[in-house]
Amino acid sequence: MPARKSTLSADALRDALLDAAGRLLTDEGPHALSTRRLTEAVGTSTQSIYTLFGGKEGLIRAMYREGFTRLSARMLDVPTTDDVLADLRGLGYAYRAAAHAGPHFYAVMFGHPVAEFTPDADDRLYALATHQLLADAVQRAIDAGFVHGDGFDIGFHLWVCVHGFVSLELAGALVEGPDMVAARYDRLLADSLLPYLEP
Amino acid sequence: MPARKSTLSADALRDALLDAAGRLLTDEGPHALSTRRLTEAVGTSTQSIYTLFGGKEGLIRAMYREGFTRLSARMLDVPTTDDVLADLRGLGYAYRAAAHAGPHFYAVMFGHPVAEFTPDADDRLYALATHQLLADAVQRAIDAGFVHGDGFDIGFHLWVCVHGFVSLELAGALVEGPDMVAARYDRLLADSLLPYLEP
DNA sequence: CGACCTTGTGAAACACTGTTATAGAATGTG
DNA sequence: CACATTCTATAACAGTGTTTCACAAGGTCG
Repeated sequence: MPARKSTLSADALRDALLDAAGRLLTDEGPHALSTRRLTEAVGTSTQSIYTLFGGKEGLIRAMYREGFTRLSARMLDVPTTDDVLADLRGLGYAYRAAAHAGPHFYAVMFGHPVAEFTPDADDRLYALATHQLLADAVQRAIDAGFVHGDGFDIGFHLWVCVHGFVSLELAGALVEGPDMVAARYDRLLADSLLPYLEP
Repeated sequence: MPARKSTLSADALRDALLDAAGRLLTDEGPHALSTRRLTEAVGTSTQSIYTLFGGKEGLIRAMYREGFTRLSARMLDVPTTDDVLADLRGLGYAYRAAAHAGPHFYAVMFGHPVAEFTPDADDRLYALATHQLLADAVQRAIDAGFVHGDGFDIGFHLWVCVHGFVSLELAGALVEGPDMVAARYDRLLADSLLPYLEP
């Protein structure tokens, strides 16, 4: 129906923008995600962001979901073994690794670095699917008899611990050296499970 | 030595700017803290921010420290009693209450809502003084024989838990109702101490 | 096939942002 | 009183997100 002036199709342009946005976000952070810089990077005009994403809000929303998609992918990469407790720790390491791989994505997911975008109910639901991966792993640990309690509740507690640590780390609040910080994370993963272990 | 054109002294103008900035930050959030809005609110020009704070970075830095000052004040308000474990929980409640009272301050302290400002080493040291209040309370619990372990390590673990919870809550990641969320916080404060209680 | 009409496009303008250069005004000092 | 210092306000600059608007491209229909 409509008109296509450029050589790129609408979908291709959308993908190119998303790709460039992800790169800008990873390399330079949220402040670099300006409509002009982004559109100049792919050779179009600022208007594209409004026709394709409905504005900057929609663009950041796409980054938000991309961040959770990447986190989920890393968590799904953690193998499911017979050692259910090691599997839980593995998810913890995957979480921190994802945050380290894309701290600016993490900021979009859990911070509020771009004033234009605030997650809505749908966005939070999308994010909750990631949490479900953790809750499932906890449930497996419960079923195996190593952990007792409610799967969601315990998963929530683990999530709070893991997120608290990573969040403080990325904020620069942890002043110790990298090895010491990593050791603290090991201990956190162990200690946060202690209240729920079977005796 | 210098020249004072207005009726306000430099210190009074500085205080007025800080006061208005705190109000703008509390009421509308970091995006409302623009040089023009702020200076118009106190009836001066944008230049004042550069002569008095060295730029927007210095202004946000002042907000960062004000945030930790307020948090410290709330934690110092928690009475020290014979029930050392209740004292610890009291600090946890004070932490969450401070975040609720000024969520935008909390964002400046632990997030990165204003691109111009990133805490430097001095700022983090300033923030660490607040953490010391928690470490001290943990040490009292250890001395009283209710908790075993290193005061700093345990205080760190508690801080991670408390911050993780409040951070997720303010980000809107906790979808349950207020009462349920409050109950979860109660349980978090109890569970996060369990690994360190004397048998 | 040609006319139309819907729709994405790009340039320019608008209102805002932080910052800086400049000229002037006010006050402490010689 | 004259000078020199220092803050102040105005205006301009470069950047931001967004909106307006004329235009071009292609599908649809007479």
